[in-house]
Amino acid sequence: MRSDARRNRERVLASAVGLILETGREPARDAIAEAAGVGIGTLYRHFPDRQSLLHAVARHVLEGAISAGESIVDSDVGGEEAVRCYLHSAIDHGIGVVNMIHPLLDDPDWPDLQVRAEKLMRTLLERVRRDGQLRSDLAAEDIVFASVRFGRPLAIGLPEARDREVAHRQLDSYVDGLRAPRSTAEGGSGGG
Amino acid sequence: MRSDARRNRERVLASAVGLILETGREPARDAIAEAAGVGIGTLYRHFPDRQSLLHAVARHVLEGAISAGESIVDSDVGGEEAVRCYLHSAIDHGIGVVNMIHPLLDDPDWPDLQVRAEKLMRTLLERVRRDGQLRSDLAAEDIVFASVRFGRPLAIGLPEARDREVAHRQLDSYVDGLRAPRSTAEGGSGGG
Amino acid sequence: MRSDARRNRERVLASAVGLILETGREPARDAIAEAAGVGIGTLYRHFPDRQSLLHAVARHVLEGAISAGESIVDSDVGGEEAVRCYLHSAIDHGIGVVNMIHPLLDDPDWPDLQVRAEKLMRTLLERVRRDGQLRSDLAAEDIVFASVRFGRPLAIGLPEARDREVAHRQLDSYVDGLRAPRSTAEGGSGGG
Amino acid sequence: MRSDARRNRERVLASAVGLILETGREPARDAIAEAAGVGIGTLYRHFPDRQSLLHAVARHVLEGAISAGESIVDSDVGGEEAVRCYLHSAIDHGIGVVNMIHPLLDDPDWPDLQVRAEKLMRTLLERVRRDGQLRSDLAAEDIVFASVRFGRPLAIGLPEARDREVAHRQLDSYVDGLRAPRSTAEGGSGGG
DNA sequence: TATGAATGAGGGTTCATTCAT
DNA sequence: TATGAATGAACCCTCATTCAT
Repeated sequence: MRSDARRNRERVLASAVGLILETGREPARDAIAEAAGVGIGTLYRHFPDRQSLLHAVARHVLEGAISAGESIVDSDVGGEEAVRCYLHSAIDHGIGVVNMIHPLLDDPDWPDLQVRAEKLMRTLLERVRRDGQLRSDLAAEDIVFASVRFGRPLAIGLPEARDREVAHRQLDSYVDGLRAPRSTAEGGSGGG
Repeated sequence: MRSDARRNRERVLASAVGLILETGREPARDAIAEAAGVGIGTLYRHFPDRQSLLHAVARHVLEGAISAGESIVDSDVGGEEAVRCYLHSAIDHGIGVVNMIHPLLDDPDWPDLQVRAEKLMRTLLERVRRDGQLRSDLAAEDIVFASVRFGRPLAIGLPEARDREVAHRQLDSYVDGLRAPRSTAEGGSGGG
Repeated sequence: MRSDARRNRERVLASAVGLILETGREPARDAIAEAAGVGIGTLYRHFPDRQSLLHAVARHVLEGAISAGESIVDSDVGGEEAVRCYLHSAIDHGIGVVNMIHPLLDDPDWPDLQVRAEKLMRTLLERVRRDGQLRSDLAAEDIVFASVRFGRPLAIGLPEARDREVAHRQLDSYVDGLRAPRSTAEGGSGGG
Repeated sequence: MRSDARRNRERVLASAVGLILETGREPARDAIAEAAGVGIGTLYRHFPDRQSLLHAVARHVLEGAISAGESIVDSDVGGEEAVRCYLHSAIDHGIGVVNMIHPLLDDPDWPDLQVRAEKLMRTLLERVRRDGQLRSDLAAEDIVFASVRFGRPLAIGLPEARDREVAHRQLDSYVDGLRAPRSTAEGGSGGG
């Protein structure tokens, strides 16, 4: 029954991510279990308390996003494109859920992912500096915080597809705005 | 006793906005009442059901944001600056709360504010087109959705001041990215 | 509504004691609330968590038993009769419930009752020694542990009235056995 | 594989008795299985429903207690000593568990043990009457109910060894109290 | 046969809302 | 009108029992 258990675990995680992103809220346990097609007891066997489910959900999406990011940097695209692709990919992997999980991951306890994430960010920033397309003062948090900002549903009643479209469009403008500033002759920085 | 009632109403609204932005969630009714220093019964006297409190909260922040926007366009600044200032101002007025209110304001029922909001957006877009600094295809939703996107706390455990700082910084990049595209000689748009 | 609240509190306590003694178990919260004729929410308003209800129940019966004991010693009966009456009275006051409450009163937090209980025991033991009817080495725990031992229903299916009768009968034999030993000429084997 | 099965059955029974006496409660099935070192499925194979496990546990301790009692009467000690020894022995055999099993053994279904128990009680009472040390109106229930009363842990947080010591001490006083009453000249009022 | 995963009924607790004072 | 007690639906979680391996 190991394989069944594995499949159930996967289904619960997928359902949890889906429901969080659909509803913009942390869903009721019963709803997750029902969406996964398992009993509530099964959910609790795999994730014995609130924290462990939320941790697993967060790991799940982070792992997906980081893996995608690693592929992107492996393909040796330019700095701007790498950052842009990573962010689009991360929100498609559901990275916005980490923004909707309370209390937030107090005890992350995932040194492996942290190491991979830090390496990924370092690589992205090196690429950015090498290629000179984006601001040279770009920092890791400009990427990380953007992923959680744009990955989260607006929750103002847009249908999911529309919400996703808006997110990607806004994200593109954001990344456009990270470009190295034009010479002043070309026109003004604006600023806050 | 009318003035007492008015004050209680104001306090409840202010507490609701404050708690929503502090916690990143729709707070419990008791918590709102307690933060306002009134009894739960008083809260329900002023806002007899869920919708009416949420509506009032939304009106409260929208009114502030729109009024501020009207002042901005009155001062006849350039299109880019007007959009940028409006957005910074809107998030400071707490416009992000409309993103955290569930279910979203199904029945807006505020024709006055809609009229003012539409007029404000029209004016901003005209200004943008007149001045030519931002994309000419800029639409009202590029502004409206940005205000709710950036107005909402990230809810990843940042202290409130830090969260606000991040929001303004991200917003600036977003507005930078709304500028009219450079000539291709200067280097590509990227795209998503 | 203070008086209503008070009455509800009393009713919940009485129902809890009654159900514990009837069923020999810690009853479900709904059952207590229903027996008290209040909603489950009311029960939780008065006793916000498991401990606080159990504490209150224990206090309730201890207070009754101690008060009765104080009256008994005030009436200046002989040592043996005082001990015997106290024990019969304590089990009628439901002192057996303290034996059925888990986890037991980890944090008693009732210095007032402890002081009264200790004084009562001291008085009883002085009376016993003064009158010479019971063993001179009688200790407080011989009384205290007896009250909880005999106060608890046997839980072997006896009807409540029968159970109570058995308890009183067994208790009488126990107290008889606490008498000062007969001279060896008269017999008596002692030890187990 | 028969011997394995037998050993598992024994282990489950022993664990059940041990846990009941340690905790003063009917333990969770998983806890019994774990303490026995078997899977929950194995427990249910041997004891397919609640009743059958509880029956088996009860039989287990009753059989031990009755056998011990039979040895005691075989050794032809006096009536008082026989009763006293039987009771001490019964509580050491764990007879108190029958007091903690709910719902109590509605359908005893153990005619063999009943026959042996009745014969044992008859013999004890005959011995008592023959020797004249204990009350001549002593009844079987004075013995049976005492065994379950004193065999049960007090459950007020005493360590197990201490609890057992208290039980034996209280039992001794109880048996002392079953002695034939003194002549009135010597004192003693009896009744409560 | 032994195992442990799956199930879901039921008990525990919270909280939005109503209502008596 | 202000208050906070009362209510019960809904959510959280445990655990007795079943079932697939």
